[in-house]
Amino acid sequence: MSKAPKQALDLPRPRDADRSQQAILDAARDEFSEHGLGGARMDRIAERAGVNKRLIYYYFEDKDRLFLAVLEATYLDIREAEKGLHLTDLPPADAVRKLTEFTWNYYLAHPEFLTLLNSENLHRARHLAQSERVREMNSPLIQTLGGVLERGRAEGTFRGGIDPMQLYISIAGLAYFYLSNNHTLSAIFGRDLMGPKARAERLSHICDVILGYVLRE
Amino acid sequence: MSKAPKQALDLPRPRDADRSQQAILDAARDEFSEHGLGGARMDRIAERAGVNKRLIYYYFEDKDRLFLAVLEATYLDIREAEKGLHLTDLPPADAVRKLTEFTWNYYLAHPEFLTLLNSENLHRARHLAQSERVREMNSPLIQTLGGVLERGRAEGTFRGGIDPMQLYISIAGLAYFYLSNNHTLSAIFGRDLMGPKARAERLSHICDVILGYVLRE
Amino acid sequence: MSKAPKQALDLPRPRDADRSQQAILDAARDEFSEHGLGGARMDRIAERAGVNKRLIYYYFEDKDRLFLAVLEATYLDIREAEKGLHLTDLPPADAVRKLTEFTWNYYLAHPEFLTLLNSENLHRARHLAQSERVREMNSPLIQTLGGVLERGRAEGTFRGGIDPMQLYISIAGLAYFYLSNNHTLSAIFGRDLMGPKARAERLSHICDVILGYVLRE
Amino acid sequence: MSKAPKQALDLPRPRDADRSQQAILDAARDEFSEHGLGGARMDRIAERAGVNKRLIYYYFEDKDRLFLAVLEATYLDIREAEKGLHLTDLPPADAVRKLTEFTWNYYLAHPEFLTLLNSENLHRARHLAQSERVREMNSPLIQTLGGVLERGRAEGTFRGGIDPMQLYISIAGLAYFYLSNNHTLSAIFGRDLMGPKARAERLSHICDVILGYVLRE
DNA sequence: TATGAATGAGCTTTCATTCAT
DNA sequence: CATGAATGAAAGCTCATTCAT
Repeated sequence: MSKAPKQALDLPRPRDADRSQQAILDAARDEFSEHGLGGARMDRIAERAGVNKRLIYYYFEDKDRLFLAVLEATYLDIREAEKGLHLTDLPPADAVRKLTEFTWNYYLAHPEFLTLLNSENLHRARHLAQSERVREMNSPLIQTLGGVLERGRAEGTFRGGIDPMQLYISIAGLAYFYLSNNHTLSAIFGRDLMGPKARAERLSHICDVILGYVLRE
Repeated sequence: MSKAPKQALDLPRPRDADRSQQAILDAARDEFSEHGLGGARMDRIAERAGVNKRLIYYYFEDKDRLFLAVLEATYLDIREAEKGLHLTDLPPADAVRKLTEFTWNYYLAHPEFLTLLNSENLHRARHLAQSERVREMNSPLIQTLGGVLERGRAEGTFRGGIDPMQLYISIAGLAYFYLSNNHTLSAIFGRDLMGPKARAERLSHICDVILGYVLRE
Repeated sequence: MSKAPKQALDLPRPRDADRSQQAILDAARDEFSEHGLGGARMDRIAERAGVNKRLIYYYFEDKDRLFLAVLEATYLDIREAEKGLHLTDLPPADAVRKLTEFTWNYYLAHPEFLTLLNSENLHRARHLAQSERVREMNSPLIQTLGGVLERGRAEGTFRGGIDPMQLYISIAGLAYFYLSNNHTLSAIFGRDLMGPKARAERLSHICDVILGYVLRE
Repeated sequence: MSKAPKQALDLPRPRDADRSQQAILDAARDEFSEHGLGGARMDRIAERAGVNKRLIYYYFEDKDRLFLAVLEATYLDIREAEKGLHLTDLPPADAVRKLTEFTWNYYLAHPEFLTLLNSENLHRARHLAQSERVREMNSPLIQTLGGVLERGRAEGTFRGGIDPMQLYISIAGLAYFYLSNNHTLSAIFGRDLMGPKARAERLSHICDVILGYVLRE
């Protein structure tokens, strides 16, 4: 996620190869998220990364494979972040709220995640379809969330029959649409949606919607 | 649309100018929604429309203005469709359900609306920002929905304090994310999300979420 | 050469044909002189003239023939102006000075004449070569000037053996180069050459050069 | 010119980068001088230079910057040639005659210099105005010529009060107009102006005019 | 006499990619 | 591991010109 190369402190100098590769990935992520796949420029990526353009092809073969590499890295990042949630340690309602807040905050902090996904969907996920690591992107959260819902149902606070995937998609969708489409929404409603107050209101609304749905009665 | 005055009604087909302009708009809508703004090709649009490429520039100046014209037409379409809802004639809960189902079905039937919006958001709504007709795109639905919520609150079935814009965005988001991101979601979950059964389940889930939120108790 | 159509007072309305043709010629002269032959745009000419583009082709066939028509009209204008000089009525030195001042002032007042000539020369006079009216452009001034020089020589004030064409070209060149190249000269010398004082100095210098040459001793 | 450092002298040919850049410049100079800025074709320049069209953009960005590069190179050439004149070593009258003959001969040998200047003036020197090297194009000849005039005045052979810039412009103008406009002049006068005899007569005439002006009495 | 619609050819420029070292 | 030089294909756009009425 950082733009600086990772470098363990005990190693005197990192291998340049790693540094270059990471720099390219970081630059590509920025470029793709700002301009989309079609609008991204290999020249700009090279410039942003501070490496020779030829090197990109040396490491990543072509533009599409580079895009896939960026996508994979981006998914790994969010999966990594999700690991810190420890939903199983929390009471069901708290777990759902925490997941909702996490999702909102993560999307807010990583707008590139949204635009990259939009781009990939515009292309009908054809890059992801060729990924050998797609499986790793399948969030283990769905299963964890399933456990939470079951716990809530067992203790009588949650309604039954909730599909965890549907709920996960709803949590994501309530945050995603607002943030991803904020430019058109702002233009059309003539209302600022990204100020601190507006953002707090949206998060509050989302929690109300989600908890209003899962909680019994 | 046409620069020429409308023809007399007894002539069976519209003037060629109108025909050409409409053919270009239709072709451009398809092309933009399939490839995004950057990936769309003016050559292909001309071919799809069956007109000379030069004619596109004759009527629409350049690619960006053509994209804006497509966006505007697309918004007008959905606004037109919304007019048939007559939410004010329905009991509050029915009205909310009808709007939810309409939104889902409209997005399902008009996937190009989703991709066009994604493209425009990737470009930070810079086309819409220059539109002289943005105002017309502001859905009157927000006000209507406000009235419905107020009626529901007055008769005691709805909870109070609901911001109609937030609710509208939530209804849209719950449908939008599922449909717009179905390719990546399918790839990652390894599960078909667009079959008749899956679609029915999603709509049902969305209605539950939305109604679970607005209904008191 | 006015931009308004000529119109005899006793005629109730001019024929539109004349108006349109003249408007096109005027517009074309402006456009060609501003952008050169290659840089001129038929669209802009039509717009400037306030006529339909097709009409230009109706009257002038194509761009090259239009350019030739402009050239011919421009030459006719200067020949017309020269007619008012009456050099034969003046003492030789006064006649030469008057011609010199006229040339300078005419170029100053008609910068389009200079740029049109530059354009035609860039194209090796290929338009003029096809003109049926070239003969009319041959200034009768050369012969008149020959007479003046002969008179001056006979009365002993002028040196002998002066070729009137060479002298005419010199008078023109001294004014032409300064005015036609004033942009590059100003840029390079970093000095304003077109202010009232600079212009007066140049004219004075030119007269000194020319009279210093023709006058004996 | 080259972006790469100069090679060691023992290598027979310059690096390809230099060769390509020079080939492009040479080809562009020919093309621009034959067709003007607007009429020049990037395709033809590439073909003439024997390089891929894309390479022109690689080194020169766009057509306008290429034109400026050609202009700058052209000015540097004439300044370089002027350096061989050594006017300060000559008696004043000889110095003025030598400068006059040099100017005539240089314009005669480098017709592209004339057409390039005409093009740049048609565009109101907008390229030169952006040049960072304009200063280098300011001929040091003006100062040298000022010294010559002063020497001539001091020794009593030259008249006083001559502005060296005016004189320089006059020397240039007398040659420039005849050569630059020879096509239209020939067409109109129906007389060949570029044969050996005609050229000799013109040079002789110019020297008479200039010396007749500077010499006292 | 006049015009809106339409076009084929060709323009400058861009782009992902490869060559050669 | 790294890079400056080079390219074929195609993009968006322009232009003089013609069609059809």
